Amino acid sequence: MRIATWNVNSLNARLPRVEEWLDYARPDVLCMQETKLADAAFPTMAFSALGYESASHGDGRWNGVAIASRVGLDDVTRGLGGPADDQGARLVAATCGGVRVHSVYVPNGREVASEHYEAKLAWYAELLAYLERTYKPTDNVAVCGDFNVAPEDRDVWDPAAMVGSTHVTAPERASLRALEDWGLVDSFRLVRSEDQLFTWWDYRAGNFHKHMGLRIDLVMLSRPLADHVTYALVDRNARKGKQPSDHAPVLIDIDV
DNA sequence: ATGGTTGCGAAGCAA
Repeated sequence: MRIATWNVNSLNARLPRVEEWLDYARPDVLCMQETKLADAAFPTMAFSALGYESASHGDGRWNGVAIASRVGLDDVTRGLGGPADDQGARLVAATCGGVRVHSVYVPNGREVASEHYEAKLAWYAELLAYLERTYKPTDNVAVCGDFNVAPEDRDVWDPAAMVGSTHVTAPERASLRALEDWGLVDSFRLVRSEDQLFTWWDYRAGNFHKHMGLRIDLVMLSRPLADHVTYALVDRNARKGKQPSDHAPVLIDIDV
């Protein structure tokens, strides 16, 4: 199975790029974030024309997540089922090719110690509780998306410049580690150990070309899936050219 | 350098 995740930063603005990317990367499953579309506006036909079923969870202007699959898409659920769902449409799940797939868009947090930062940590806590009550770590579970946390300093363009900023604080990294302690694996790192492999670059100031970015988009896999990862890639080409998202897609191959 | 850019929607907010 080839599974991918991509924060598209408006599916309406990005649909041509997404169609082009599906055409050549041919993932079995693509998780998208920041679709910024209500479910009624989701371009279902554009995906079906390429052979993909799709599921969307969005309420319009901000946030919004979706899954496209060409290996089946069943038993769609939306949200965490708790108070953190007040923070917007940030999770959609479906069963695709024998894997329980989740597309997640973790809150940004804005400023450390702000109410938004505290809400981000609460969202993580509810995600963990959701996993604990819904699955066993031995199930085929994939949680893919924009986690808005760089797991380690090697995932940051300049760790010294980022000290005290969101995305790298100890509580945020501990939230991610708690998911790992439950049983999810940052699959990219199973096959890519190099420093400075980023998935997001600020639009401003030419940060992409200056290699000033963060690795915050992850494919987290339960152990039964992680044990069969064969390949991983950040497709930087998708961050280039005309009207790119500020995120690049991450692609993982699993021999299942 | 408290800058810079993009998307949405039509001014300012979020990222």
